[in-house]
Amino acid sequence: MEKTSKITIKDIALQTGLSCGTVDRVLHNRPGVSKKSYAKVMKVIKALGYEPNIYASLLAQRTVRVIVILLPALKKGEFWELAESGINRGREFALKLGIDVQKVVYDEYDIASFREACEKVLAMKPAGVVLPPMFKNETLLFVDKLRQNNIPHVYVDTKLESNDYLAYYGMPIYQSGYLCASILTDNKPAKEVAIVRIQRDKHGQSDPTMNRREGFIDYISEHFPECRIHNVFINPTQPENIDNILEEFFSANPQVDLIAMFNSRIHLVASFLEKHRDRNYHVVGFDNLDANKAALRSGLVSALIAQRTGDQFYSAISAITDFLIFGRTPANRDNFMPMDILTRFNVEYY
Amino acid sequence: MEKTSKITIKDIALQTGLSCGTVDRVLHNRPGVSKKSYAKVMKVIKALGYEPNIYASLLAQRTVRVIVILLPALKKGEFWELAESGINRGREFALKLGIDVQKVVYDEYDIASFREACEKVLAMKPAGVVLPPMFKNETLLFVDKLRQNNIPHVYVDTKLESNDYLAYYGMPIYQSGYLCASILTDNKPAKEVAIVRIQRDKHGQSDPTMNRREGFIDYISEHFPECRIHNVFINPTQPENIDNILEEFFSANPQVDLIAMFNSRIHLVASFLEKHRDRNYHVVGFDNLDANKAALRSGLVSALIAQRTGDQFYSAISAITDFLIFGRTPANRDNFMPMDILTRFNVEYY
DNA sequence: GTGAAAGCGCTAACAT
DNA sequence: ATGTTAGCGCTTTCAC
Repeated sequence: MEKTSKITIKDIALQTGLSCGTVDRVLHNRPGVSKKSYAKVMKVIKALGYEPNIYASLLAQRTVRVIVILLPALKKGEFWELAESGINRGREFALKLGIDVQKVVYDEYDIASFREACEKVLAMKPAGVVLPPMFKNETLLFVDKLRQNNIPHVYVDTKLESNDYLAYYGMPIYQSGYLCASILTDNKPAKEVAIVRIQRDKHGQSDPTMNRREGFIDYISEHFPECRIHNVFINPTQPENIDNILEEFFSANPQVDLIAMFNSRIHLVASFLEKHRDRNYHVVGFDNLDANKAALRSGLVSALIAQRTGDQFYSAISAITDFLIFGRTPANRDNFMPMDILTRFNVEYY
Repeated sequence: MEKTSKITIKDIALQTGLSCGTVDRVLHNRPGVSKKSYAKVMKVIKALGYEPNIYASLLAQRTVRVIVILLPALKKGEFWELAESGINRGREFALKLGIDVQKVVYDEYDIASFREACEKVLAMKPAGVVLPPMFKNETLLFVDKLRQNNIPHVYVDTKLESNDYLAYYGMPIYQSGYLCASILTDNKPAKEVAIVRIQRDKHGQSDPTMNRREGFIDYISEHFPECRIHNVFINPTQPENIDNILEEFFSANPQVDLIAMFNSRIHLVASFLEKHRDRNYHVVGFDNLDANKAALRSGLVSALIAQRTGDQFYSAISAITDFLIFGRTPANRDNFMPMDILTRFNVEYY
């Protein structure tokens, strides 16, 4: 409980024979300072090891800034809902530091709605933006505008190589597929594997599952070159057909006992699995959606690989507030979150 | 970048007809306020949705408080070293809020050194204390003194049922043993298992491995009632003997192919395993020490269960700063951290 | 270009 | 028990 005794602007003003106002101008690179004064102030700042007091600064400024989270609409039970907790935690944290956090959402299947959302964000003149880059080209255009306005942005989930982002928080996608394969095969001879995939037309959307699939296939061909990999396509918009498709495929291929899925919808195969518990399928999926966890608990799914989606957003928000308030860029630009392996036995504590 | 228009203490003073000083007193539960005034102020605070401005508060206080972390000396390559990163992150965070974080260490095998450390901590008049309760009775005495001085404390790693702690951050110990068994047996018939244990005399130390062992044994007897569990004792202070002891045991029990260890020292059996790669032991241990991760990478150990030790400390520090600055008690008193399953394939991203 | 001074919202010491 | 007031260190007019 000791008093602090730090160097202040006043000290610098006295030492340089200038006034607080001028020192402040120098500190913030504001115009209207002679070269002479500028140099003098800088010298004394260095000499005295002056550190500005952010509290005093923030108090005097009394402006409220906003960080925008630009992401697909959060639908109940679907992937992006996992972001919510992290966003809320981030908002709570940021609010205490005088920064607001607001969501702007769009339809992840509708590029026009994305463009609209981008406009909306720019109009808000945010102090920073957090976003998963869903539409690659559109996103590049958008972040370029952000750059022009000196608005930092942080990627979550996936990243683009735009080279002007403040930070990235996500899972190592390729490796996650590799890990998935290792868990699925359990390092024991694998003969035939089915990858269940989603049928959807993509309009230039970045597809994280592609990299993941690569990692998966690489593991399999490295470890079980003779293993055959099947692809089964289902359509989530026609749930009533899923079981039929699966029935058909698996009765035609009774040797297949390993199943993997690279998006967050492994729960879609749960009802099929339920009907064929006797076949002892070994199943691995991704992401801790409630429906997926239920399938895990009931033993239909062996393992889930989760990626702390909430934490990604929370970290992203923290990174921006840190940058805005303390002027600190994150220690690492690319931050790979852990891949969490969930089984029946640790899922309750996740 | 809009101006803030928030409710201030002054507003409350006006509304209540009292002065800023009194409002401040109420806000901080300082003595010298009549019940009437107190109630009036509280009512208006609620009504107006007043939120204190931490910047103004911190600026005006200009005192530096300290949170003490009381823990065993961090030895290179040993368990407590894992706490370091979290402590450092916590310190960095807390410093920005004007709170310092300092470590006080003791010898975890020497109760006298613990007592000494406790005295030292009390002499520092800390604003809060974070500690793993290594010596049960001594710790209870210590936290009682803290309570008398209104110093909040947070448990990490293990907790005591002292009922006066602010929060606890740790792993669910029993479940971790259960999980360990499930990974080790991989749900396949288990015949004989060896638990490698550490020989040391305990002076009333709380033993987290005991609960963990219980969970392990419960899983085994639930799933493989006929499975035999062996105990092998090694002594880390005599590393030269470890290999001999293991050689002796495993040649006498050649049927044993599953090995588990409940403390952080699975790396001690690595050299033995290296010599007998042909026997394909299936080995599961705890904690992500560098030496353990090396054993994992080289395939000697199949899996490690890790507990985010750093995060436990970081969370603990955050909880205390939150309490001190924002007056907020944590949402949950007992916080169980995830149990992370590490394999060769996800360890690089941990 | 530069200085003076009035706050920002809160705390704490001193009055009453 | 309550009010008054002088700061905390910085920003931001406004004047010169």
